[in-house]
Amino acid sequence: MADNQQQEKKLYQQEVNELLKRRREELEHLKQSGVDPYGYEYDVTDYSASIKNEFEDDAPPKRYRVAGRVMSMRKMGKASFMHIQDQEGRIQLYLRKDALNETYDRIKLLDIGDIIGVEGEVFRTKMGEISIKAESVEVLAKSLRPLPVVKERTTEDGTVVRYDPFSDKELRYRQRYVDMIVNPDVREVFKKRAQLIKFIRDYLDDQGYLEVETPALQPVYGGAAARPFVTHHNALNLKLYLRIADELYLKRLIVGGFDGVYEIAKDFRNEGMDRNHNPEFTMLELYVAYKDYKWMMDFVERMTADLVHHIHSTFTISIGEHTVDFKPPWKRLTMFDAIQEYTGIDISELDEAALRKAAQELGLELEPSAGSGKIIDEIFSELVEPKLIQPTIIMDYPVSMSPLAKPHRSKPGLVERFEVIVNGQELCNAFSELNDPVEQRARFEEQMKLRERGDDEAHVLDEDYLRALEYGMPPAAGLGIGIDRLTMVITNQESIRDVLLFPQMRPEGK
RNA sequence: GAGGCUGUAGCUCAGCUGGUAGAGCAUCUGCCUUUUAAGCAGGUGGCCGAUGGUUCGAAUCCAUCCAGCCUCACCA
Repeated sequence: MADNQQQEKKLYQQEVNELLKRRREELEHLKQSGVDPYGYEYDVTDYSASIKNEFEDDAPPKRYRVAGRVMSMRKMGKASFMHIQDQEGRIQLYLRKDALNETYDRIKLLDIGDIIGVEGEVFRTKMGEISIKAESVEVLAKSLRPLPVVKERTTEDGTVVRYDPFSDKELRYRQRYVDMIVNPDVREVFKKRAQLIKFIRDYLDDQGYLEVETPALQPVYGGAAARPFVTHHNALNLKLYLRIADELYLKRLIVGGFDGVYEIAKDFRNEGMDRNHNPEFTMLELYVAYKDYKWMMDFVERMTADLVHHIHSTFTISIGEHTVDFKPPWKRLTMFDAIQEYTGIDISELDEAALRKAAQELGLELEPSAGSGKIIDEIFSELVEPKLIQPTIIMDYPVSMSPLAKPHRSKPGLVERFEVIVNGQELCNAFSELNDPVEQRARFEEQMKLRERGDDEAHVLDEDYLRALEYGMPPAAGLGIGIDRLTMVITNQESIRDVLLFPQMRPEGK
């Protein structure tokens, strides 16, 4: 009921708004003058930037057919200029009454935001701008809503100044389509994101790894410490969870005989949202049989460096205020050595009580329930991680933080796990996979105890996964890379929302 | 979850210690056949996020709510 009232109110306001009303009237005028304001097709043969690139002042003028959105208009009586925007950028149109005749009168009914198709010869204006002299103009889509008008001026040194940019973040995310029209840089980020994913896919395919798809709806969720989304399947009358990770399914495939598998897929975690977290996000996971985490370090270092070079043609890129060099080899430190280097304290021989004391002396506040693994993690992420700007491999983590990783072959209490830290943030997580089913069961049971004590992010015991391990899984190295965060690093964006086309928002309800 | 900031015309923003709203761009009407943040002249346009309260009087003060941003906490 209240919704209906709001709807009516909204419709009423819409009708009252003179800008919307006027455009609807123009739409009618167009129809009455015999023009279909929503065309069926247009044979686009040329694009703005290409036309400008191949223009030669002395050559005979060439004809082009372009289509795009009207972004600016300067009407001057019997002649007009406008810019249209296509996928490559903008190009100026020159429209004359004597060339277009009655079509020219219909230009009065065009607005910024309309999509048109234009054919004509290219020339350079007195002011020096390469432009198309329109010989025909077709309306392909009439725009009924006023677009934010962003005027641009190119200064003498070639920089583009933009006036009144469409900058309200909320509106930009909610109406990404408008954002993309008006802020062309946005499209560049998503092109780079696509290039990045394609590069990784090609890279892994070339190494002979198989891309697979595993269930997003899972009766038992696992592979990470997180709370899941819950849903229900009617036909099976079954509670299902949206996956929080692919890990346990991909390792079943290693058991099944694929020696290298990967998946690029959405994971879902029912947790808070901030500049680094969206409830759904894209994860790459890769598992390679007969390899260990040392091998994986070399692999991820090479792949990431090649990726950066592929996108930027250099290993050195700007991230925020920093310049980051991805050229291998990267610095490698054990977690204990990293803590010693950045805090001056050697924690390798400390027991839980001593660790707690050390952490408190470093100014950290700890939950009384925190065990030694948690304390170490706390020291690291508070005091070390933010200082690691250049790509750094941190290895050998406490076992309690990593229930799916294999025990370290020579350091008791640790596992063979590493993370890559860039710009103070985790970029990937990898380890030698635990393939001992007896120990895996014990680790799961530890997690279940945590769960009973109220840790609702502890791992859930997966009986079928244990059964798979009991058949025997070869030693394997596994890797997880958050594609969104990788994109943030590569495109120099500070919020995950800027690398997601449609980030999660609360409903508008206006 | 805690604190801070923000919400005024389609867009970007002004509105001091309360007296029922203003600019630029967009839009409308004229004039203008190489303009470019086109120009000149004149207009239209607002339930000041929502709901209550204080007051003779609220965009302005107070409370609650909604939405967004930032910081912290939680979290990979």
